Amino acid sequence: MTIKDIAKLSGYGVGTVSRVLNNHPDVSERARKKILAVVESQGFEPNSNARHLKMQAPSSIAVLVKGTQNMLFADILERIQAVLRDHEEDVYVAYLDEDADEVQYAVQLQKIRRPKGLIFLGGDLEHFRRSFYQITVPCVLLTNQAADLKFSLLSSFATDDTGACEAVADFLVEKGHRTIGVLGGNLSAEQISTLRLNGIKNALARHQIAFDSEIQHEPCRFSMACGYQAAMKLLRRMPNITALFALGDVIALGAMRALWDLGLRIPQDISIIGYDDIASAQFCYPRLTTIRQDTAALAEKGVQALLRRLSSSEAPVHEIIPFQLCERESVQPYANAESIVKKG
Amino acid sequence: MTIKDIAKLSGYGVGTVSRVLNNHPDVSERARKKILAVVESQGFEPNSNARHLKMQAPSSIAVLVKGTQNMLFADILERIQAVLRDHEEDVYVAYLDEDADEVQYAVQLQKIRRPKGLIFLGGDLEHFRRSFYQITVPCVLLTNQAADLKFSLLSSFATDDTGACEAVADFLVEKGHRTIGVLGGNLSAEQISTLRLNGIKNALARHQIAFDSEIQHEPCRFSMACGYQAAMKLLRRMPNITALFALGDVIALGAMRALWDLGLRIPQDISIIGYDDIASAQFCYPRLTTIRQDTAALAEKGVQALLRRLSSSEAPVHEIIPFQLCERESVQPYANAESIVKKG
DNA sequence: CTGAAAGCGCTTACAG
DNA sequence: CTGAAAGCGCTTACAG
Repeated sequence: MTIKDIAKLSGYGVGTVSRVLNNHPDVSERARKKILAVVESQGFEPNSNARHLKMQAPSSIAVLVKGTQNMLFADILERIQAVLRDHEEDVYVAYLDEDADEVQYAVQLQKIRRPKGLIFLGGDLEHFRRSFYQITVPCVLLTNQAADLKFSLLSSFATDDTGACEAVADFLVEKGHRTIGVLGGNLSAEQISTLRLNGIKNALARHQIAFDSEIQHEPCRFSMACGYQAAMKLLRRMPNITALFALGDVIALGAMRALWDLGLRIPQDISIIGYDDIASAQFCYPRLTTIRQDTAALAEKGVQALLRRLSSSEAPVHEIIPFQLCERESVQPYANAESIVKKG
Repeated sequence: MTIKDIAKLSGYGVGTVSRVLNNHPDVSERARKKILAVVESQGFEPNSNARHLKMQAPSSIAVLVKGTQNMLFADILERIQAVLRDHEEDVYVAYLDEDADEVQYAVQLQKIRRPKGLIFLGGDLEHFRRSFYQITVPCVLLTNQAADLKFSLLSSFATDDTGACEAVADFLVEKGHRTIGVLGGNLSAEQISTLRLNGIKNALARHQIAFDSEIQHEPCRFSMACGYQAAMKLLRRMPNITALFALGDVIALGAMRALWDLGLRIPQDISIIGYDDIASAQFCYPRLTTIRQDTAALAEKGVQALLRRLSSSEAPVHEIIPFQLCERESVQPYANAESIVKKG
């Protein structure tokens, strides 16, 4: 069943059929009705290969997701798909390893699938710096701030990582914590780790609290298993920690398990705070205090920006999305003898 | 950059270039080398629209995933993608709502994207019964058993749901539990719920233990929030339950939270057992005893079957994948006065 | 408002 | 082993 068949069946030429199919204006109401009826009755769908070949117009929007098990990205992706579906855009999703070079992958993808735009869910700025110049279609990076890179084809939307981490540190200090351990972040998320760590350091410095990242920070990948091991390692090295800050909720979840196994009660013996606010954060025991990233805003603004960029080639936009500190049950005020003395 | 440019640059005709690109045999080594060199130097990738249009050969394999937040499916999908990538197959992934009609969707998808094969991650047999006859390419249904449907284009690989649930019931009975509550399953997963519930009923009947599904079973969707509410509801209705069986780990996780909130200790006051063995099962507190579905086998066998079916049109295959009961910390033996009396 | 025709970039018999 | 040519199913100026 091709457009030719429809033409024959409807008594019109292929040109007219094509015009009807593409909602072009210059068609008589009569022709439109007749042709649509035939199309309907035959259940005809135009061949997208032929269409795209002719139109030279690339078809879909590709989404590159870094990490299959990342619940935060799953949330965002869900929204992205919904919004894109509303706009009748075709979406192509590819999952990459947490450590993969997403930009290299995008360069390949661009040649093979010729998407008209790309959305990166997570990314390493180093990769962008190195290879993004090879990309020729509008892109949006979600979850990382790319303003500094100044690529004319790259917009970005990210949570205020530094601010959020300052808020966490302030919050913990306010609760009386002075010896804080940090879990997570690694080479594959260079920038995120750095921004978040900086936020912590800034706030702590402001409170004149020392923080030696060499010993108080244990990097790890974003998974429960890694969070578990990292927590074990960190606590062995520094048993006097009173509060843990995990740079991702999955890390926090793994760490909480480690704390249980060490016989530490949360939050009586040690407090813990996460980052992301994935679904589990509300159902684990105790409920996890965490930083909520606004996944809906990230997804929607990202898609809108890409769509706008696609129709009118305006300048790239970079936006910081506000975070929210969700106070739940995993943090408790702390006051030991020493700090009481100091206060007095 | 088209094949014509490559032809010009290499001094050969487009036919020869095409043959080289497609690894056809009848090309001189000289031509192959020369052309490949030019292709390489130009970073040329053939236009897939043109290629597919001409070849009339459908391009990709589509995977339809029911439920975005389903961790079990995320695991399986990850393997599917890996295997398909090894076979250099192009994958198209679409996420559907847990309650969506995946077969209707597939019928549309088939017209629009013309995939050469489909993999369903989860599905409702009712939908298949109703609309699968409209599907014209080989398909594999994962996680549900479709042998009874006898569609010549549909293979299926599923865990032995009934057997697994019998095993769970046996296990709980053996531990002394007599009053068991069941959580999960709904209309959108008609068959799975039925099979699993049957397994439970069979085993319980064998042990001569009454089970009134009207009051001992609370259906719910596969999410923590729903598991939480379902557990609350069930326990209000039947406070004397000594063991809960959740038909999905996410449901179990939500239910565990409900138990905590009700002041019930796990497993001292009440035991709980899950289904799937997602990552969280090993990190929650207490660690969740659960049925492990063999996601790797499901994914690999499914893909292999599809690939085989694509190259040689053999008969569909239906296979039951073995399960495994992972005993962890959430179940404890139970013995109340009554049951001790009875035994004596 | 409509039809005939060119052409998008490829693959593949068909000759040679 | 290689080239010239037809044709995959569509869209879009170009005439009318």
